[in-house]
Amino acid sequence: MNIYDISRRAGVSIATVSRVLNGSGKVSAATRQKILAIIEETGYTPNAFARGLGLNTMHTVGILCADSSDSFLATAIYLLEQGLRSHGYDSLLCCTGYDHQVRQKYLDLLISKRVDGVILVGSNYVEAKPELNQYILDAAREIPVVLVNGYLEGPQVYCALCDDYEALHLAATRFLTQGRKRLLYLYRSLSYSGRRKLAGFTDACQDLGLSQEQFHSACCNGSIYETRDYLKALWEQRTFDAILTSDDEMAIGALKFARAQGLSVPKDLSILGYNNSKLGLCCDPELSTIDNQLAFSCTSAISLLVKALAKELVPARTILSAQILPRGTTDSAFAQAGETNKEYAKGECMP
Amino acid sequence: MNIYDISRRAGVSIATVSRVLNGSGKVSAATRQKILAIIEETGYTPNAFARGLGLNTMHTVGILCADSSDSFLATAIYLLEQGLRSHGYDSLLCCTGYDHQVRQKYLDLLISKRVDGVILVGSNYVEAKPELNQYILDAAREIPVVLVNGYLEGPQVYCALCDDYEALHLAATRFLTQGRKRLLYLYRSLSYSGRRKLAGFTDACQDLGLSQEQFHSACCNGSIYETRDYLKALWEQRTFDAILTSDDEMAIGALKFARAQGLSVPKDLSILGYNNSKLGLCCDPELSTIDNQLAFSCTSAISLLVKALAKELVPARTILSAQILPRGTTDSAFAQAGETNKEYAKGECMP
DNA sequence: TTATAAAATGTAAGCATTTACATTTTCTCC
DNA sequence: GGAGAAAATGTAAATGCTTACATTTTATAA
Repeated sequence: MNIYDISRRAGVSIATVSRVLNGSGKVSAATRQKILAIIEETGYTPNAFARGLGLNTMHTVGILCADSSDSFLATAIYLLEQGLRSHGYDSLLCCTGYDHQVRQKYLDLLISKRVDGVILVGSNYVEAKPELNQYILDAAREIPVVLVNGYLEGPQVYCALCDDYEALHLAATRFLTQGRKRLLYLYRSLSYSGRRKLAGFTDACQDLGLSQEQFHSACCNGSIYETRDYLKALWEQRTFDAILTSDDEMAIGALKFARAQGLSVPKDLSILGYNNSKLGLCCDPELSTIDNQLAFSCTSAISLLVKALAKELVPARTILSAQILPRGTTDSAFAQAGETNKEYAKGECMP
Repeated sequence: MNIYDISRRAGVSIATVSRVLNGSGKVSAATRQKILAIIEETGYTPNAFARGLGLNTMHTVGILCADSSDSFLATAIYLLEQGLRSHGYDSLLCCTGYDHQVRQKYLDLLISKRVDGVILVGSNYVEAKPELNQYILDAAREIPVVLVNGYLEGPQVYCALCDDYEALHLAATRFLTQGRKRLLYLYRSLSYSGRRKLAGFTDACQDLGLSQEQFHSACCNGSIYETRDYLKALWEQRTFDAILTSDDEMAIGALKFARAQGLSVPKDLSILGYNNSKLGLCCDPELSTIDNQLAFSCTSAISLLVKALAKELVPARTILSAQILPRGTTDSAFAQAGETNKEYAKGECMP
């Protein structure tokens, strides 16, 4: 059943059927009704491949993420899928893991599938070494590329992210001004965003004149339990009264460590996560965290991409301010300490 | 840049280029090298739409789920995406929510996009009323449909699921034989799988001759906090010493209720979740749960679909046995009580 | 050598649309 | 009633591949 069958039954040409199908050009009401009725009756659906060939698009966007089962990324994917669909785009999902080769390969693969654009979700897509990001710039020569939680400059590269530096700086400062003496920052990797967070933390400590004894940062690349065990080992060398982490999962590991160690949270040990993922609501006490405005970032990302695809002029970046979200793993002094950021959007464009 | 350009540069016909591209037919080593070199040099990629048009496939599978941010579904999507990719299929993701109309609409939409097959993830896709499942059977007339955690019989409909009846029956029986007196089963909806779980629970209680006072089931369709509040209200009418739930999120709600109520878990109140999702590892004590073998179901689903697409004969269903996974929210008597199912696969086919 | 088979390559017909352009029909107004 | 414009419809080319079938080249063996 194709457009010729429909046109034959309706006694018109395929051009007329196509016009009805696409709502383009002029068609008399009578013919339109007739054709619509036949389409309805026969259950005809236009062939998407032929259409794609003619129009050079199937209204599909590629979404790349490391691991869609990660709570934070899963939420992002949901938001992106819903948003894109509301603009008429389907989402081709691609889980790349954290290996650089694989990411590159899958990005190429998506482009060869003729997606209209791609969204890379997660800070891991941008590496510290510029030459390792060339693959993104190469992709952006073909189609628009949007980074959610990543930062990279280049033609047809768009970014939607929150200011991680500011977030960690603010959080560390607040801990220190509210009486915590020995801070630990636990991170997973030194992607662009990872380095910004670390710098925010370090600068805050140094700005307040802390000695090297009073703050420490460490890379711990593992699960909840590995984080817990890592901390147990670390604790024998040096102790802390507040732990900041680069994601919620590590923070929950820290919480488990505190429990195992018999430390009271938040009294003996304050814990602050990052990402405001669902996991943080499951633990007890509930996890204080930094909300990096994922929903806003996703909305922005979609908005940037859709406009770019429509050849509209768009700003290259949306940069949002993170919000500290005090819950049960920080004490009330921390919660009440005041300078909340009044505005979400600090960057070049609002969603 | 298309296949004609390549053929011209190589001084051969497009058929030869196509043969090199597809590894089909006979091509001399020399010509192959030459063409490959030119493809490499020019960075040519075959147009996927044209290819799709000729072959009538783009090696894409649709994945439908209610909400990809749900921890359990997110894991399923990850497993499916990875598995499908290893078989050369891309995944078109579609989050339908729980509305029947929307599910139907999106399923049609995927089919009109000419996916090779679809996988429906989650028990919510199969309704209690048979006529409401017609949309799945209609879809299955076009392409193979695989249900993960759903059960439906029909041509070209395949299922990969665990025996929910058995799981709840086993769990309730174990609670009762290990000293719990008043059971509550909390569920979200009465999909096919929902009804099977409920029946397993009810039958177990009745098989052991419990009176109506000693067990109770209730539908509570909400988040962690809504579950907690629902239980608080229910508690004023009747109390329990064990709660079973139809997913982990509700169980965590129950845990929060216990905490708020000052009940000791598992001493005063045992809690058993369902799905073995990541959330259960975040809480304290860690959630005892029923592992419904998601990874196996996904592997099976992919295997069934891939074989069906290759026109191989495949069994209609894989049915697995769930495993009770005792952790911190059930007591040691429950954990040790014995009859573990020795075999995973009880059904018609192993993954 | 030369008939024969096998290998390599080429030709052209699909595949199902969209759309620029051409043609026909209808309408308007003098 | 007829010129001219506007509306409706049709024709055919273009999109970029795959592949059955035809043709040419090369290898094999008598």
